Amino acid sequence: MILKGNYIRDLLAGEARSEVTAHGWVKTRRDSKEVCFVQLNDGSCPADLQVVITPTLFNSELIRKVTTGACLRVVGSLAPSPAAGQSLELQATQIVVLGEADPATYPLQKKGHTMEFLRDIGHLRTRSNTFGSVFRVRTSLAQAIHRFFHDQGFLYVHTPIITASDCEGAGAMFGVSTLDLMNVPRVGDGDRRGHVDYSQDFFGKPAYLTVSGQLEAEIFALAFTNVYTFGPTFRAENSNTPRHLAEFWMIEPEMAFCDLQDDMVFAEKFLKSIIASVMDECAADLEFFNKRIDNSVLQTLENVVTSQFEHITYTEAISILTNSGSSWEFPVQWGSDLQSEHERYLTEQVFKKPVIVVDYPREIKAFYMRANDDGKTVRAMDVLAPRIGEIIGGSQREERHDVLLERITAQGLDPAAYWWYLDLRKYGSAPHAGFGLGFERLMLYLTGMKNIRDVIPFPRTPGTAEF
RNA sequence: UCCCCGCUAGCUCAAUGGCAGAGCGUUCGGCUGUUAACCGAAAUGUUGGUGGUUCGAGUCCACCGCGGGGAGCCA
Repeated sequence: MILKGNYIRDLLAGEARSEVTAHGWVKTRRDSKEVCFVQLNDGSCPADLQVVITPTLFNSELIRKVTTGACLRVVGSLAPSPAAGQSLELQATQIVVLGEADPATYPLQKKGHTMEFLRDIGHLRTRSNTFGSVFRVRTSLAQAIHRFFHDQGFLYVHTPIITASDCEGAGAMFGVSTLDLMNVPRVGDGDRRGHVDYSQDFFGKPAYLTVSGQLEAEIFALAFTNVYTFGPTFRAENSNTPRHLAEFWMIEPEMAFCDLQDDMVFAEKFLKSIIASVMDECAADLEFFNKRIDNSVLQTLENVVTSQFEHITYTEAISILTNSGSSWEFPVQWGSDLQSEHERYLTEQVFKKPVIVVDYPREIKAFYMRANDDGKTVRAMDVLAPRIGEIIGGSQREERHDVLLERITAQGLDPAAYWWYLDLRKYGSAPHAGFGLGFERLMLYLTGMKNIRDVIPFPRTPGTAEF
């Protein structure tokens, strides 16, 4: 196997020396009269290792098999390269073709492909430059997130993926069942045959894939003070947009002794820290995105790290939009949620940086958000980013038992279903707050990629679960 | 789910209702320490599917499928 020190990344960063071994897949090959040049990539960095082969030193049948897409092991000496483009190159003395790739049918060519085509070959797109960079950034970002929370003393809580509480209220859920779909047991029989008899199902009641770990994270926050979850979440919405997935990863910190102000400040600090971390660790990959995908990415990230996020209240946002002189497809009025066009106007036209909007009308937000004293708004905040819209949604949670109970009832929900959530307010309640961050949305922001299906290894969307 | 656009060679795209085309890739040849190399030649098609209109359909119509953009739902 390859260990640290032997990746192509390490070879290229090191010194010239004899007897090195490199493994990887052939990106391209250029033939010259006396030598042929092979670009070898092992996924460790955007750069390829240039392998120089003198064909006369090798069996011609072997050389014929060194084609785009083939997998090689090459032994040789790592030497200064006489030509521009790379400082070191591998002069091959030994070549093993570990896996051939028939060039007549291998779908990846040197020149660019569309993201749509690459998505159709999800098992091979990982070998393209773009997806190499995407997934290196993804792992770096995930690590930066864990590191940030760990450094802040947060407990990493693994909230359940299967949940039997359908009270999360964040959208349509995927059912989880072991019942025979061809012969579903029902309550009663004959003419009285009623609803599905879930008492016979695996968990003895309806179960679902989670849409959020927040409520469970609150349990932990009210014992460990600061906690976070980072895991897959699921939405069975029929959403067909470049910003939605049926399976996506979400980061949800939950902090006790924290109000909305603390929550906002922390969210901003968090975003800046992890972005700076990726900029440091994946500089070459971000250069690639800036050059090939979106030439404003580096500028935007620099801007986010160094600027202060704008803070406005929902009421102020409405006022800005009303007085903008723009005509809106969706009318702007106090009490309606901000539409995509409104969010984009605020982030892209007015402030040209991330904007945090707070104190939304109670009616358009979830029951668990803490009521403000004005009786009209709740302590909610959304972090809006240019180009991709809402990237973080958070709030201070309602910690007062009587107020929460009233809100649950007012929204037509069954308090019995929330018994343990209410219990947390009954025994040692504490002010607390948190937020949710869509991991793939953040990936879009960092990479400049346009479609969320291209920043997750294996996208799940309505009608599609190949690979 | 709604609105709009698209589907032609492996890929990206041309083709007035009238002979199916180009570039890239591939193969072959040439040139060259090359850098998403260069020059020449060749091969490559059930025009997404099913119907329909027409003397004639890649082109027009209907339905279906898939993809893209926008919207809604949201992260």
